[in-house]
Amino acid sequence: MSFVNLKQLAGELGLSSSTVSRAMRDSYEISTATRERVKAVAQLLNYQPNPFASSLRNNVTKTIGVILPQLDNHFFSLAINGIEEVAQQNGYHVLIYLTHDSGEKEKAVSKYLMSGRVDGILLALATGTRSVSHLEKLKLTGVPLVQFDRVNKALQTATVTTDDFASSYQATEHLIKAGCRTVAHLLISESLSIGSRRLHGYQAALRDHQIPYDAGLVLNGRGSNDENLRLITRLLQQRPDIDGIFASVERLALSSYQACQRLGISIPKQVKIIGFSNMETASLLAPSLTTITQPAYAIGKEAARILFHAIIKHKPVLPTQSLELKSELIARASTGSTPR
Amino acid sequence: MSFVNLKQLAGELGLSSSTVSRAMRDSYEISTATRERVKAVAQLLNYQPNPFASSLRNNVTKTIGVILPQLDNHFFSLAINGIEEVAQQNGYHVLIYLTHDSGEKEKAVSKYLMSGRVDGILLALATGTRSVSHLEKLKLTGVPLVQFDRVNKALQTATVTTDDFASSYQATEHLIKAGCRTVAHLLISESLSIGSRRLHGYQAALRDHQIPYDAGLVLNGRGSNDENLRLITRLLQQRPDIDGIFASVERLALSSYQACQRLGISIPKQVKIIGFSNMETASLLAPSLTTITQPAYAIGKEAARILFHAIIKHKPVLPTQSLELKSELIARASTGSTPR
DNA sequence: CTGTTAGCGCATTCAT
DNA sequence: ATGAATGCGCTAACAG
Repeated sequence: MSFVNLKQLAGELGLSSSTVSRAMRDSYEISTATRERVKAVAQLLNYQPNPFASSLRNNVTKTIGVILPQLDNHFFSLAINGIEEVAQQNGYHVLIYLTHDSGEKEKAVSKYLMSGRVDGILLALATGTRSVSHLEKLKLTGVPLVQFDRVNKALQTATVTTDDFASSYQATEHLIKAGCRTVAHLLISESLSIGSRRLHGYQAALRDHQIPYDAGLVLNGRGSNDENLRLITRLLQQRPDIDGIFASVERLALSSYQACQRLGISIPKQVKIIGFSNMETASLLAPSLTTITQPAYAIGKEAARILFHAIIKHKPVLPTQSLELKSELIARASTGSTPR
Repeated sequence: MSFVNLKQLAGELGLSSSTVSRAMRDSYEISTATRERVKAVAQLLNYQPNPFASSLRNNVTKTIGVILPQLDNHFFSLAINGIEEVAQQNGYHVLIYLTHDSGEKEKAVSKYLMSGRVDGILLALATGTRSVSHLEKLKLTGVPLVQFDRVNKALQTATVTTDDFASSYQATEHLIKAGCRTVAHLLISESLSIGSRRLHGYQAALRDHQIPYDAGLVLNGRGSNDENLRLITRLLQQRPDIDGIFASVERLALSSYQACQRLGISIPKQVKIIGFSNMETASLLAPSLTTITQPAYAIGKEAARILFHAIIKHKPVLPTQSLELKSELIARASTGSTPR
């Protein structure tokens, strides 16, 4: 792995390592002549400063950590795209950690990051997280922390989320205005911010349209895909009066689409489906499936921006910096992408 | 950011830092009593060794780098899932870099990684990459490098790919056996390994079935989605004899699906479409769209495994370790995923 | 403008 | 079984 180091480079140049170091960092106290000579030879020898030595010395890592539940989900993929872009603009590196929605893994990861490995952290909470004490601890170390999408307000950090309540209200209203009277809601874990906020939007829309809330129409889809599919199928069989479904997440929207197909229920004639989704394909399924597309890319970007602001200005991340971005009703491609 | 360091911990314990260091690393020359005492207090004070100091000292980073074109694509998201899992199993951290298919970005990234920042690299080539000299240089530094999916054989590293030729042959044959006589091929950049191999599979199937190859049926879809859609639409208008489409990538399959819908062409009655895709949704579009699903998750895992083997055993990565995994015809969910 | 020196935190000699 | 001393590669304080 023989890399050229500062000392060797200095030897080659007949200069001291400090001079070379300064020249490489464009210090004002180095003559233009030497600076250029140094840079030329550095280029030649392919000198790259050892990042760990710099980090150790400067207490700056030029790295951020991103903790997410998964990536096999279009929302988070797009968010990472945004995050990585902003990071690259700022000359930062991105460490990625997947929790697979396990609270335990999240705990383990926060421990890794308590070692000063990163200058800041972006976090989307795992579904399995009960207590946030590990994150409180992490915050105490002073590392700037920004939550996005799946957040916990108790943590007192900046958060970047979508307008869950408003868009859920809008989605439910959309179904009601389309003539639905019995709208089921496919809920994801209620302890998750997006879960409860979307449920509330649904409930509010019903109330405002004088439709009584029926808890029997709310299904908790926290299981596996197969399990969810079974539950939805059963619900549709037990309640043939259901004429609309509002799914709080992409997977549940697709599962309900599948359930209807299997039961021979015609979409959107007999049952109308609307759900959150961030796939480009979703538009292909329209009008069978109406979607609410979240600005995933923008969420990633904004979260990263808030984080870098804090890192660079050495200021804490305040809850008041939180942002709520608008989602878009009716399927539409989220961001330009090229084929694979 | 005050973290507890070794010295402070040692002070607290009334021991020297070397003893504490040894105790933390389970050295045999430390009494069980002290070791346990040290670990207890370390836990209490939440001591985490500074990773940069260790890296500097040991010349080991416990970090790998992953370079990919994009993430807004289901294939790479799933691959990362596999990579991250294997990395976590090995106690490694994962740095992620997106090239957005730009050769320039790829070059810049390989420069970052020439500083010894990582112990190994996983790479899927950017479409825009012409020369691979920057990667040759990278290899010369001695960092183990494994290519996956989009590879360049000239680089002489291990590669992990799918059976592009075989599955393309199979896909084309599938259409022919279904009665198609005029099969169009939507090609992605021919300079990409996956591009040329898939084209060859298509050509071979035609030849074996005595169907003359018609270059006018091959469309190069390297542009934006909108551009591709326009090109495909035009092709379908100019060649009403087309009764089958084989798309080499997901985006092109979807675009052709859209094009047919717009032109009022019935799928699969008038035109049958088959394409590579790694989305779970793809199954929803069946039977209109038949898909070839790549084992994305497995590819990520295997590539990571080969890399870690090299890292841990301090052995070079050899081209002979290359793997070719099988894809699956007809849509099927790729891996279990939970709702967002 | 350039060189000398010291120290970031850790792990490893080499002593005892 | 434990401690003292050294150096990984870099930068910044302090000379000159």
